[in-house]
Amino acid sequence: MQELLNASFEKLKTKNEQAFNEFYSAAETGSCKKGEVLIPVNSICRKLYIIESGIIKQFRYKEDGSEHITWFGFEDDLVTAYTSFVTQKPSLEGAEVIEDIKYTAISRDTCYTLAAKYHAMETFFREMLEIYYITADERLFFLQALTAKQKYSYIQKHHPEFIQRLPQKELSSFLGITRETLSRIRKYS
Amino acid sequence: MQELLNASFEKLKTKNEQAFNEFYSAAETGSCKKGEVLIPVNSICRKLYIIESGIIKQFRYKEDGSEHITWFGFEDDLVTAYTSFVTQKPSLEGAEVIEDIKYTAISRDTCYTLAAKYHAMETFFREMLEIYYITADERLFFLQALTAKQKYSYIQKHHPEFIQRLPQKELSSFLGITRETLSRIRKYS
DNA sequence: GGATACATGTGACAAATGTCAAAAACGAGT
DNA sequence: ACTCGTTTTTGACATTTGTCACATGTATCC
Repeated sequence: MQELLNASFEKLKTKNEQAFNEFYSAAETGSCKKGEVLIPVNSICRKLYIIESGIIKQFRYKEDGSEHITWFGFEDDLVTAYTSFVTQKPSLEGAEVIEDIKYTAISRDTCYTLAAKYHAMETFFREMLEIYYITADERLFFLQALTAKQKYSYIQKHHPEFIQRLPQKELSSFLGITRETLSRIRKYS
Repeated sequence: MQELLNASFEKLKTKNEQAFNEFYSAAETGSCKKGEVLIPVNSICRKLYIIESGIIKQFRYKEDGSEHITWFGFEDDLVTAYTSFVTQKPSLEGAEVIEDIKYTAISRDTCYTLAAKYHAMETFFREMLEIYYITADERLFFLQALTAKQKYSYIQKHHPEFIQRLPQKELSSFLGITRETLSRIRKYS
């Protein structure tokens, strides 16, 4: 995700430095330790996070109370509970730290205010959403069209960092399979 | 999807009627019969379609050559192979008519030109994408978190028109299950 | 550096869903 | 209203993946 997004950031800076500066001066930084909750489930999400270092997981609860992971955020990734961020309804999705993170955060208000004020900023957000959408679309394909083994191969090929840096417990939840199944797939590949 | 999108259209018209008019005067209309291909797989998608009447399916091919449906387009829905529309790479996704359609189409060039020219139009596209994203997000939840039966119940509740208006063959592909399984689920519910 | 908690691996078995083949039902076109 | 082609239903069986229980391995914190 990063490269495309960085390109959009660069473009914003070039097209309207004023907007870019306002965006960054409105940002605050922070950090969270492993296991801490960045975005609670059922809360209204009012921030957009840029992960500077570390890893977070985004997840939901199934009907039976178990969790399933929807995406991971690594360095330079943008993270928010987008649906809640947009609708301002309580989020079904939460975010929790897997590996200590440092982040930069910008409030939703600032985002929307700047988007209304600067055309270039609106363009930036549209491009950001395009990237978000493409990511979700890729994931849809991956979940719907592949078997457990194929999913693992797909991740090996397209997101090797997931395999290198994530605990199997989290990875299996993301793949939509059990830990045992993942363990068995790994044994033979 | 329609209601939210119509609200965005209204807003556009109010905020900048000139932009709204340019958008509509650049649009062309057309129609397609059942079985015809609106967006071929592997083509570069350069149009945004608004379905005026009828139904289309959007689909991909799995590795084994079978198809899986990613979404349906009904009256007032916007349809495009978004990933290809954005990246201008050949589309993995295609669109085919399930029930004769009438559509309005706008070229990608016009969309991006108007978005660059009018801030209000850029806002409209951002909002459109937000809706697209939320739809994809809902689908992700639905595919990852639910069993075959739960998926069917979910659709009964949230998209009853899918059950009323779509052949089971297409619906099962959308649900990510076989026709046989769908037929059995229906038998007991 | 040992105790304790947490993560991963393995086996036996169960459940859900898929596959294949055939029959029944439905529908469009004449 | 009949025919041909498509869609849906049904049954028997295969496969994939999940569940549960427990063993093994690894990390963390005093």
